[in-house]
Amino acid sequence: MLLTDRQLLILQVIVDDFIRSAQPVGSRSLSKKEEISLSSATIRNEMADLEELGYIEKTHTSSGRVPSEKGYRYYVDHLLSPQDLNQQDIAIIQSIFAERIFEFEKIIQRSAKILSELTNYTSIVLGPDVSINKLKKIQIIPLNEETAVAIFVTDTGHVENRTFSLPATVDASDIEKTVNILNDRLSGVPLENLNDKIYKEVAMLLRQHIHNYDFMLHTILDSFKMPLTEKLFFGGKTNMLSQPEFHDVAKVRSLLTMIDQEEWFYNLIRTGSAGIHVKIGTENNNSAMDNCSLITASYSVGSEKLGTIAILGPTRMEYSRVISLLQFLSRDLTTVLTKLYQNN
Amino acid sequence: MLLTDRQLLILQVIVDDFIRSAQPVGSRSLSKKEEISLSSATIRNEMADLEELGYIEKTHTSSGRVPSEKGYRYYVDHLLSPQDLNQQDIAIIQSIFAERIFEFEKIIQRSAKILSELTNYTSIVLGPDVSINKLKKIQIIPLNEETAVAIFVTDTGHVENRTFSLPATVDASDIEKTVNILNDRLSGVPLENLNDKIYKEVAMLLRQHIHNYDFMLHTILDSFKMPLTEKLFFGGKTNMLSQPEFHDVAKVRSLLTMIDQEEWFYNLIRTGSAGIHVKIGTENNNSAMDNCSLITASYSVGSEKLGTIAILGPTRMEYSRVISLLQFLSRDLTTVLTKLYQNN
DNA sequence: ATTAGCACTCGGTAACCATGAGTGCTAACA
DNA sequence: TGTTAGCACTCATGGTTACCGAGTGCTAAT
Repeated sequence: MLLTDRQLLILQVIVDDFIRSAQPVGSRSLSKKEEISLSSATIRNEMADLEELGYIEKTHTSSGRVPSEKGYRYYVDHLLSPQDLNQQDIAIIQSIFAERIFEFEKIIQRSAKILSELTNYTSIVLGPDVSINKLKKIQIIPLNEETAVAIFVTDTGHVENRTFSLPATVDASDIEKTVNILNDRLSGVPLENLNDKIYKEVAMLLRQHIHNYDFMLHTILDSFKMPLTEKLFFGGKTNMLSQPEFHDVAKVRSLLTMIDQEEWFYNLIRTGSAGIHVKIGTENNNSAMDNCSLITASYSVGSEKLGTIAILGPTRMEYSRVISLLQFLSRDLTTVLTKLYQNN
Repeated sequence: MLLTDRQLLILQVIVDDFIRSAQPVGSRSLSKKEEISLSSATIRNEMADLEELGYIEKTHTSSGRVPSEKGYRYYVDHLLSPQDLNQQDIAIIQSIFAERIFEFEKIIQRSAKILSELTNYTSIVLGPDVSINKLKKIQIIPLNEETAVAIFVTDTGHVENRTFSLPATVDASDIEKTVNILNDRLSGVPLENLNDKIYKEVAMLLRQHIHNYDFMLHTILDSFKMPLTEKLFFGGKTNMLSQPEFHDVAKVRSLLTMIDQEEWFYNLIRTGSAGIHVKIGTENNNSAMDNCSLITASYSVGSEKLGTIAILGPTRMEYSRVISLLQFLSRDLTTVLTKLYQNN
C-alpha cells in the first residue's frame, strides 16, 4: 500500500519536528505549520492511517505521535532532502588538512574529534587497514642477549614492532643474513600475505643460508603473526549523555560499556561496503543500541577501501546533516590520502 | 582537641558501615553492632560531638550520619586497619605476569584491566616515562622521494617513530652517514637529553661530514622534538556508573568528560612522589571529582620511578582494600620490571 | 556517666485532584 | 466524498495533602 503525497508530507514534517524538539508531535501543532494547510481533524485522520501502517507511534493513548523505526527508515530512504553544508562546517572540516601532515593516524584522530564537535554525537573512525599496506622494510634490533625487537615499516610510513626472545645460540651474522633475505624477498608484499609468502618462498632460502634456521625462523615468524587490529578512534564519547533520550543512567551505562567494548564496534563498522550506510535502532542487533542510529561511510586511497568513518547518535538524529558531513569528509579524506600515498 | 577512644571507635564504625551500605548511619543501628555496647542515646551524644568537630554530617535534620571529608581523611590517616588480601586476589594479580611478556605496554594495560575488575572502580595506569629510556638505535627509512620515517628504539624495546619530509636534494649516502654518526654518538643517551646532546656535540660533527647539513639537521631534529607523552591506560571507565552516588546523569557526564580529558588526568597523577597517596573529594581541586577519591601508587625499575597506578572511586571507597591492592601490585610490577630491564 | 522516654523533624510514598495537550468519533458542511 | 467543527475521553504532569518511619535532641530518671 502506497502512501499519498499528503501522508508523505505529514510523515516528513513529523520526523523533522521530532528530530528538532524531541517532543511527540500533535495534530494541532502540525496544522499550524506553513507547509500544511489542513485542519487538525484532517491531520488526525491521516495520522491514524500512518500509525496503522506502522510509520508513527503514540507514547500513550492521548499523546502526540513519534516516528517509529519504520518511519525513520522510510524518511531516510525517501524523504531526506539533501541538505547543503554551510560554509562554516566546510571550513572546519577542511581545517583537518590545513597543516601538511604525514602521519595517517593524526589525520584520522583529528577527523574523529572534528566530527564529534560538529555533530554533538559520538564519532568513530576506523583507521586504515594496515594489512593491505605493503612492506617497505624489516629491521631486527637486538636489545640484549635474550631479546630483540623486529620492526616493520610499510610504504605508507606505518610502523609495527614486536619484541621477541632471541635464543643465545643465534649470532649477529645470522640475524643480518636473515634480515637481508627477508627484505630482499618480502619488500612490496602486503602485510596480510607475509606469512604465506614466507612459508612458500622464503623458508627454503633461509634454510640454505642460516645455521640455526629452525630457531630463527620460528621465533621471528611468530612475531609476524600480527593481530593487525586497525585502530578505532572515538570522538565525543560522552556527547550522548546530553541527549534527552539518555536521561536514564541504566541506558547510559549499557551504551557506554558497549562503546568501550572495542572489538564489537570494530566488527559492526568494518563490515560495510563502499558508500553511506544507515542503521536504525534495532537494525544494529544490539539492545544497548535500540535507541541509536549508526551512519557509516568509507574512505579509500585510490580504489582500495581503507577505512570507515561513522557517527553514532540517537535514532532521533539529524540524518540529513550527518549524512552530508560524512559524505563530504569521506570524499576529502579519500582525495587527500590518495594524493599523499598513491604514488609509492 | 583530641578524640576519645570511644569517639574513634564510633567514627570508624560509621565510616566502615557507610562504605559498605552507602546509607546514612543511625544511632540505633550502631548500638546493635557487636563492637559497640552502648545505648543509642549515648551514641547520639557522641555523634553530636563528632559532628560538631566536623568528622561526620547529617544529610538533613533528622537523618543518620555520613562521614565528612575530614572524617574520611582521619579514617585514612589513623583508623585504617591494614587488611590482608585474600588468596584469590593475589592469584589474580599475579596472573598478570603469568606468561612471559616482553612488552611493557601489554603488562601495563593488563594491570589496568585487572585492577578495575578487582575493585569495580576506575583504574588509571600511567605508562613508563619513556624519556628516561636510553636510545639503543636510530634508523631512517626513506619511503619515497619526499618522505622518510625515523625510528627510535630504546633499551627497553620501546619504539617511537616520526614521519618527516625529506628534501629531494638529500641523497642516500648522506642519510646513511648521518644515521651512522647519530648512532655512534647518541647510543645510550636518554631520550630526554637527545636534543641537547645533538646541538652540543653532534651538530659540529655532522657539519663536517654532510653536504646538505642544514637541511638534514633541521628536518630530522624537528622530528626528535618528540612530545613524549607517556600513555595513560584506563580500566573500567564505566564502573563508576554503578555506584549509587552517580545516579544523576549530570554528575556522570561531568565526571566522564573529565576522565576523557586525558592531559588533565596526566598531571593529576604524575605529580606524586613515591609511595601511596590518597586524595579525598575536594582535595583533588576539581568540582567533577568532589565525590571521588583518588589513590595513587608508583612503580619503578630499580631506583628510577617509572610510572603510576591509580584507582578512582567514590569518596565512599573501600580504602583499605584498594590501598592493599595497589601496594601489592606496585611492588610486583617493580620486581618484575626490574628483573626484566635492569640489566641492559 | 548512662540510659529510657518523648516530642519533633523531615524524606519518601501514596492518594487525590485539577490542568491541559492530545486523541477518536460523529455529525455537519462544501 | 473529502474536510472540518465539536465533544467526550484519556493520560502525563504537577501540586497538595496525609501518613509512616527512621532518626534526632533534650530531659529526667537511674
